[in-house]
Amino acid sequence: MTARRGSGPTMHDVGKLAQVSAMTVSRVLKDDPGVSEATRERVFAAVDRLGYRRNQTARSLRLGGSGMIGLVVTNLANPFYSRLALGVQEVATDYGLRVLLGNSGERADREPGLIDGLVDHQVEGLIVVPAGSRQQHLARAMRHVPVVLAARPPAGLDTDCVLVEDFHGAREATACLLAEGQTRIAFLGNPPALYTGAERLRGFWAAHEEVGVEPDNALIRQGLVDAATAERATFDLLGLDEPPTALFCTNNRISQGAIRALYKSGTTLPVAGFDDFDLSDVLGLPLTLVSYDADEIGRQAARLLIDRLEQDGDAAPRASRRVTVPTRVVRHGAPSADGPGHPPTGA
Amino acid sequence: MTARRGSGPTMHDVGKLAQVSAMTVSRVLKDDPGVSEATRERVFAAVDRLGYRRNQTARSLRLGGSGMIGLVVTNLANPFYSRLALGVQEVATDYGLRVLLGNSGERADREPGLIDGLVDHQVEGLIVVPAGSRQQHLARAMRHVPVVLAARPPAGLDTDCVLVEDFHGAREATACLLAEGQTRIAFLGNPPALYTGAERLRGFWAAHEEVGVEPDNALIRQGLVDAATAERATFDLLGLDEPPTALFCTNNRISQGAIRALYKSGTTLPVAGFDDFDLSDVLGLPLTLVSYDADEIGRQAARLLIDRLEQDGDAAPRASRRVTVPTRVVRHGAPSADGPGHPPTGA
DNA sequence: CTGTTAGCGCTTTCAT
DNA sequence: ATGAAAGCGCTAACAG
Repeated sequence: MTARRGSGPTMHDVGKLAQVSAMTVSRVLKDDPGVSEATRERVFAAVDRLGYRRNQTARSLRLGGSGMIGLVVTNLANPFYSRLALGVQEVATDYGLRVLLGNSGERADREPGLIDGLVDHQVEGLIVVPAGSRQQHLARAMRHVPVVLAARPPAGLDTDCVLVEDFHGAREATACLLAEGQTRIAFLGNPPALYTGAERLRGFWAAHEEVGVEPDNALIRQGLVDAATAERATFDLLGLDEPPTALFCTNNRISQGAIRALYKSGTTLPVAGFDDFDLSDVLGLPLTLVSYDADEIGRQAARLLIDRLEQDGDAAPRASRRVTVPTRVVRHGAPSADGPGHPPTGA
Repeated sequence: MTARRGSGPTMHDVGKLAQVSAMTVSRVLKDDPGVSEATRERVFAAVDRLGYRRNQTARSLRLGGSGMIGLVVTNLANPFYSRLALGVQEVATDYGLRVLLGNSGERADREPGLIDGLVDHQVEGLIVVPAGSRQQHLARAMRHVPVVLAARPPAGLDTDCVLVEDFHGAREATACLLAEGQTRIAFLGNPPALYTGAERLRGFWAAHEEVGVEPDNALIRQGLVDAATAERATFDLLGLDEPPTALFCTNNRISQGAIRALYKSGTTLPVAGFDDFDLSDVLGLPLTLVSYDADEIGRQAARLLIDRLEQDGDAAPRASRRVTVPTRVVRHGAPSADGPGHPPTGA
């Protein structure tokens, strides 16, 4: 609630200048065929002279659609979510929709207020990366507009969502380490209450079971929330009597913390992790990363949402859909292995 | 323009259920003191039962303020701009304003349409990272709402802006290299048409002049647009008969491309550059980075804008202001120099 | 304490 | 080819 502007010229003003009614101005601006050429020109001239712009708020009220969708992410500072936002933006733009942005800052308690606010602003739909496990407020929002979840699944809600192959990706990356003969792999994970944390641990575990290796519980650290906590946990692991011989990290920030710890302690260990990141290829570290297209999550989410908007009136509401974005394992070697070579050879 | 919803219950509906007029509902929702407790309760009950939410579009029309500001960045995929967006978001939220997001994708030709669209949506103000040097459309937008520029200055426009110390930062980082005795420093720059490109080159040059070293024009490469072009330019420089002995890069993506080229060619060279980035401290490269708080640019821009909104009605429009966000040089050594040591010692 | 009237800027419908 | 009236959902201003 801030200041208000004098708002500027209205259709009426334009009409007065062009010596027609507001209605005719409306017709001209809508490209209605039934307007004489002379009138058109006068109207356009007046529009130009006044710098007139159609008031979308008034149109929304009259037409019943705001032309906006809401996007709520947990942390715009994480490249993962800003890419996701970019993907949403891209598809939304293609459909003439604007994006009203919300950032929960991983604070689940702020999410309901944010979402209610977006609903109040008449967004036609919502794309949400839910910050917590309580999703009651999402059910509330769904009474008003379609909601699509991104990166994390619905909990007790029947709605569309877009996920990455958390389980599969974690299993595959872990399997790579195991295939190299690693048997003491530490697990550095985000809070298991988060779906991604749980799934990725499951994948880590499954890979072990498949080759008959028992994960050592002493090497499993969960609840890491950022690079700093991951760095400390890594130092802790390195100090054990029986330290790990490799690391698995469940997201980009954790990988970065672990890598920093290794660097500072002058240790080199194979590291596997979820999420690729800038310069992962030039660290000179044996790195196995689960990579995927974060933009694509946003694009798919936007498509699901727009699908819902377009089938809006239908009597039979379509069943909710779950789309999965594929992951792929990317490997970077230590410099000795496949390191610096000829320029054009680079991956 | 997509589907429209049936919109849901109105104040009238709520009133009917609570057996009062819409006006009374409005009063209750506004916390107007003059309403009996009994009525309040009935209204709240009805609101709850219907899942009623106040239609902000209608309010905006009536009250004359949309409660939204527009933000247009050039590339949300660049952490720099997503942090900027985060800063804007933060301050906007504090003032009860929502952020309507636009991404020009560095395509200057898309910017006018984006901005007109935001103006149509009745944003109360705009924060723009201008993509090109033509800013006519910004002047147009300024007829409707206050505009604050971020990261790049106005060109022939009288408006507030927030900049980083481009010149100063570049000069200081370059001076660091020169102080180490480097005399053949290559310059890897973005297009000089961009303000930041020009300013940073100016700083680079000034630092040379100050110590009486003549920059070698053969080592100056401009017009680099991403990591890939920077990588190629770096290979090119390394292949010269008289190659550079150090590199200066004008932004994060260029630094990354240069670093990739060095890595692939197995060369180690001191690198200086604008913008800090993740893991810059663990590359084991002598790195001199101009670091600054990208969030702060967004926050300051939002504050300038909100200031304008609040002094809105004033007869005497305040003079336009230019805020500068400070930079600071961060240095990382090669591992041999100050590298891996004890954990708690890390910067 | 509560209701009625009017109108924010626009567009749909019906006249002319 | 153009205009007048009505109303989208809400609230300020005025009754009562």
